Amino acid sequence: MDTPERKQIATTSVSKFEDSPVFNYINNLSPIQPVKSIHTTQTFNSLSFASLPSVFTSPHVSSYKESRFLRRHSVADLSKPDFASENGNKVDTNGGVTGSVSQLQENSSAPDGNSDSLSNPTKLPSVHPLSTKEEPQAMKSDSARPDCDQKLPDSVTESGEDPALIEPYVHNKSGNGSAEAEANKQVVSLTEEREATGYDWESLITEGSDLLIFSSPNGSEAIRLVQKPLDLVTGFTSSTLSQIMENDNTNLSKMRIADPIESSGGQQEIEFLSSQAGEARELKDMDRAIDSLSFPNSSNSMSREITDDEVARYITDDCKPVSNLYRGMRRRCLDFEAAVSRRKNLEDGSTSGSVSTHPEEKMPSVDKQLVPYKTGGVASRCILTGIGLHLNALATASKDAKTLNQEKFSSEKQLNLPNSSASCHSPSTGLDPRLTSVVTERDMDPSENGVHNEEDAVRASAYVLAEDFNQNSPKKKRRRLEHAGETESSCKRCNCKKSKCLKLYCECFAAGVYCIEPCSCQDCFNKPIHEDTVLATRKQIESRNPLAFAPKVIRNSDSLPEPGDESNKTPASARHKRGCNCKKSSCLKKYCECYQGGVGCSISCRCEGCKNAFGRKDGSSLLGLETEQEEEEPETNQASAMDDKALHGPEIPNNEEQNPGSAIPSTPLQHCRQLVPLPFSSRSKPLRSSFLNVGSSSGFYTGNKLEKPNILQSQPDPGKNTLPGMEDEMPDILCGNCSPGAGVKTGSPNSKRISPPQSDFGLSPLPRTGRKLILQSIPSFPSLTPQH
DNA sequence: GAGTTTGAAACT
DNA sequence: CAGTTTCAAACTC
Repeated sequence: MDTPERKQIATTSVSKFEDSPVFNYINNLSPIQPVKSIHTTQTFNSLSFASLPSVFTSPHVSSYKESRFLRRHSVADLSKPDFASENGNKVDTNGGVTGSVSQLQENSSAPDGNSDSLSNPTKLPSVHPLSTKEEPQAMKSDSARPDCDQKLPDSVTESGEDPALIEPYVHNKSGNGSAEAEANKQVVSLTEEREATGYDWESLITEGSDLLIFSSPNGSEAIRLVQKPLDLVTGFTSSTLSQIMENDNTNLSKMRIADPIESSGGQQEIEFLSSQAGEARELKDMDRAIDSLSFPNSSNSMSREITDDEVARYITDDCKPVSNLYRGMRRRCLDFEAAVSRRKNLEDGSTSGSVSTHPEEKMPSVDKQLVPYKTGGVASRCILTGIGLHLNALATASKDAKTLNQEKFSSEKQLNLPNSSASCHSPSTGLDPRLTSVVTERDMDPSENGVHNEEDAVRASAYVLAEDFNQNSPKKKRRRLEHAGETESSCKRCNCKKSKCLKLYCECFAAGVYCIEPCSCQDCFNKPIHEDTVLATRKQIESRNPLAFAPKVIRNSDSLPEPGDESNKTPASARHKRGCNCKKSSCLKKYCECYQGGVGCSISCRCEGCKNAFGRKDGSSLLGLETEQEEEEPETNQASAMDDKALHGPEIPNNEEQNPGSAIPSTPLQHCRQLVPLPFSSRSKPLRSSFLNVGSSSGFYTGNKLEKPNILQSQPDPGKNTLPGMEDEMPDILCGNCSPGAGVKTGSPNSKRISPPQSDFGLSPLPRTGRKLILQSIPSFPSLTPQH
């Protein structure tokens, strides 16, 4: 019935919800709608405001503003009544879903073949007592999710891991494989165009918001929202956020999807969307998982107004299996950051008297400087915090539409598959939304004192969950990581045996992330459970070497020229922070950190017989300004003897440049690094808050200053010196935003040179900003791109 | 998968 | 600061 109309509407008025078509659409949906639209709008506003107070009460507010999606989204919502109606609908659905949480859990437990996931959770308790204690149920729910995803045919799930496989699968799946494939292509092209054009997130968001309206199938549900408590509001935001994110990624897809749910082809379309919005979905899932963990009971409060159909819809839309690995990665990264930031705050106590008691309160300061990881809830954390490389990757994603798209596709495809299959039946998905909302509130509301503990618990649980998910198929995970080498977030896995993962020997630790299941480490202390130990050790190491956790490779992204920026003067260069000391590898193997990081050797390097394909320390580095040139013929300029090597070099570098992440075949780190673009403009100001947030991921590292004169001579200690307080509290993070950039910028790049250019261009060109220095996190993990 | 090589990190 | 040892990744077989 509605389908045809809906479609028309969607297609015609996709861009603007304000258009009458939207209203028509709503009206079509349900007779109640007219009332709804009104109510909803108002309600929404009222609700939003109501919720806001809590949020804003805390200093977080600022952070929120900075925060990306959520904040913006919320704003958009407020401004747009139609939007609200839809949101309301979603919220309701969420609530309905939550209502059926128990069922979902059971379903999840169902043996669709994910018995492993279930078993893992059980295992977790022993491993992570905290998480288990706090919210065993929640964990179950989380675990259930994966199951839900897994419900899809085994082949599908597996394919999900491998993007390449996934795509085909998706196509096959959809009745109109070719049609969808085309649609995907279009979407991709669009996204790329956007990035190329310098699409702003905001614009994307707005578009997304528009789309959102269409996407929501049931206008009737909106009314329910009004009735629902404030909690829902928060949920709404989260849900909306997720939607927005999705929308951003897939405007076109949404157009199609607009009606999909009920239309016969709805599922296929849905899948398509999900694939595109994979990233957003993952975030959502994370949030949900967290919510479920932290507030399993919250669902009870929800009134079950949503019908089964609604739930089913919700599931189809939202329940997108996220690659477990991906999830885990983010979480661990985020968690780690959060912990660090938290810890720093506590330690620094000076900022706020009772840090430990009210961690969140302190957060604001941190958030402001860093990224508001907490503000946005888990999902937001992931993105904003960006702490880990992974996060950076996300940020990068925004910048690099291509990478993002790829990641999204891969990730989403995985997710979608499950959904597409009837498997989504499991209500488990339903739970998430609401939970998410709850979480959001929690995060948003700083007033809550107990938050810290809860957060910790959540973190632990999340960590556990991530591990659990990962455990499902370690092999698969590895595969993903490998394949995905692209996804930086894919985080690293270590194999430490004696360091307990508390030394820089440990890649995970060095990267600022907790070890996760895929790690083969022994006696590992780099886990949320041992947060204190980790932080203490970290601090100790930092005291020894402030730059210890700073990105080893510092990049200056040429790709984005800022008008008027000094960047023009400064050569784009990326180089290893400390330089390498290779003697036998000729800087042609991954033993060489410079090579591993995809950067050329610089003056700071003490290597012997340098043949670094990315740039030799001899002279190639000088060429650095023009990375491209160097890349093309780094060695040509230099000694002829090197030519042979150079030949090899060029090839590699080129690859990297083109696909930074891929450039270095085996190392995922590059991806991460690439992804990690920090927003430091020459002036050290982040182009956009969003970027900053993202950049924060590197935050850990970013905080550090560039020691090496070669690269950044400029300003010695910009970060720490300038902002001691900041440093203390959030040296890493803060520095990330401020110091690094400043340092880099300030440091007259010109003065020092940098060697070879890196492939940064291709890697992460920030669309808008001119040149940006990007700190590459060492970690090779796959990042956003993901990969997974 | 086991063993070797390598160079960073840690230690003295 | 230099030299040595330890460590884990990278690499090879």
